Amino acid sequence: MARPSRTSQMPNLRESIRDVAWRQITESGASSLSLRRIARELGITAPAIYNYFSDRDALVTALIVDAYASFGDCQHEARNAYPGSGWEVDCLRAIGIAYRRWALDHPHRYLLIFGKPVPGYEPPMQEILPVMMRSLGALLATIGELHALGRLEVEGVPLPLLEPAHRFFALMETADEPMLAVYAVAMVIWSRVHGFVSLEITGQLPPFAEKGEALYGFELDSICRQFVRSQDR
Amino acid sequence: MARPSRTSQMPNLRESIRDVAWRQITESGASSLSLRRIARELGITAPAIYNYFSDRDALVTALIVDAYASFGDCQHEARNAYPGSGWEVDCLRAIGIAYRRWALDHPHRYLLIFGKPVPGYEPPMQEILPVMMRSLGALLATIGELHALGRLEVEGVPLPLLEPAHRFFALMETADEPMLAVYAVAMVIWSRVHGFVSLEITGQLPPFAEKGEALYGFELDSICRQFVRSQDR
DNA sequence: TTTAGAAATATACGGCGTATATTTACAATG
DNA sequence: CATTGTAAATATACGCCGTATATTTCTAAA
Repeated sequence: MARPSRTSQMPNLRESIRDVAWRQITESGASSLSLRRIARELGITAPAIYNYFSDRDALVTALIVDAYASFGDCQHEARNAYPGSGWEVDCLRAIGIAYRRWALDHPHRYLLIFGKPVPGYEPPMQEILPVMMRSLGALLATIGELHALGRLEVEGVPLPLLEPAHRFFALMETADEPMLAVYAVAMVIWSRVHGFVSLEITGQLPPFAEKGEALYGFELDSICRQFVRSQDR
Repeated sequence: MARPSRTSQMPNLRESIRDVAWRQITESGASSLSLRRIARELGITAPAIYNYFSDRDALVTALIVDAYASFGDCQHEARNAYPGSGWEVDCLRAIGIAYRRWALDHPHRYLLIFGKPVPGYEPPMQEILPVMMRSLGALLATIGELHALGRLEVEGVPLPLLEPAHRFFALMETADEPMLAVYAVAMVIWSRVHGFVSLEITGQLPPFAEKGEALYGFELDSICRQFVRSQDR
């Protein structure tokens, strides 16, 4: 009992809105996203968008989920390039390199995910957590394998708290202590990688312009040296 | 009616505008800054602000300079607490701890400086570079001292490019190679510290809520172990 | 053929930054 | 003291924005 009215002229308006939004974001940044501009470009009126997204924040959330999906794909592709055992360190490096590559290729998407996206917007965690955890999954799995092989150096790494009140509790309540150590190491690695990449794509690492890759490689080496024990122990 | 004798009621309107802007930022975030809200709170009309700031971006720039000044003070205070020689490692740690403390105490200022401040705003580098370099100065000086003492481990650290076309060239053209190594190590340390702190203040390190300090301490230890040679070599 | 309801429009409100023209208060000058 | 130039405020207006409300248009099901 509905009306696919525009179906003839504009089949998937919801997807068209998302597409145009992405184009505007990649052209002029996430903060300049405007429902009216999207509508203008699609030849419709602004309130029409409210038939597909309850408000601007809902659209932003959908875009963030998209971005996480693309980012997660890139992470898991890197991981899947090193199947089997014995290549965990190479896999770790590949994930790190893919992380930076994706960020450099999609700086606006990266900032949309990890920065302060749009003025008044606060991301709804229960919608974003799944895609967020999926994209962390590649890193977690690889570190987990290293741990299972006894090659993960975890001495001195503080473990996270697990209180029932915590948002992440549901995800982690079945985790044993080794899993917590894996998680902690992942967080440290993530924070290092994120620090470098976010400075680089916001242009705050200027003297290293063309040498960013070398300095990033140095950081990946540092990570491997610190957290991975050599194969022949 | 036009100009009531405001000079009597409100002597330093320019400073009052900045104060109110800071209050609004610390209360509701940098992105919700609004000239009209500021004017309303001061009992003046919005265009009156244009007598003191040429446009909204000029106000934001002034706020960023303020924030850098406060941040730089915090960094140099930490450094000055360890005068003389022999305490360089403690000094390095103190600077790192002060960095996180300041960010946690002033998250909005931190994001104003290092994040994507306001929608369409692009910071004018020639205004910001001085205060930015000053706040990096504490870290640079301490690492420089370690280097002068032969205690800085720089093996494998890639050096930055120094091309005349570069914005930073004027600052660095007198630098010799050791100075470049010092600069490179400072960038690595900065990116690690920034990565952790920015994730923490944007709430993306959830399971470590109360354990953030411990994990951060672990990172500072990692930095010292990697880049500082023990005193008795 | 009728009709319920989805999807679009028209219109409007209050917010924003800011450009323009106008008015006022004050200080320096004659 | 009177005049006047100017800086600082106001009034007004324009074009953006997100979005709420009411209304129209179309179509699929009854």
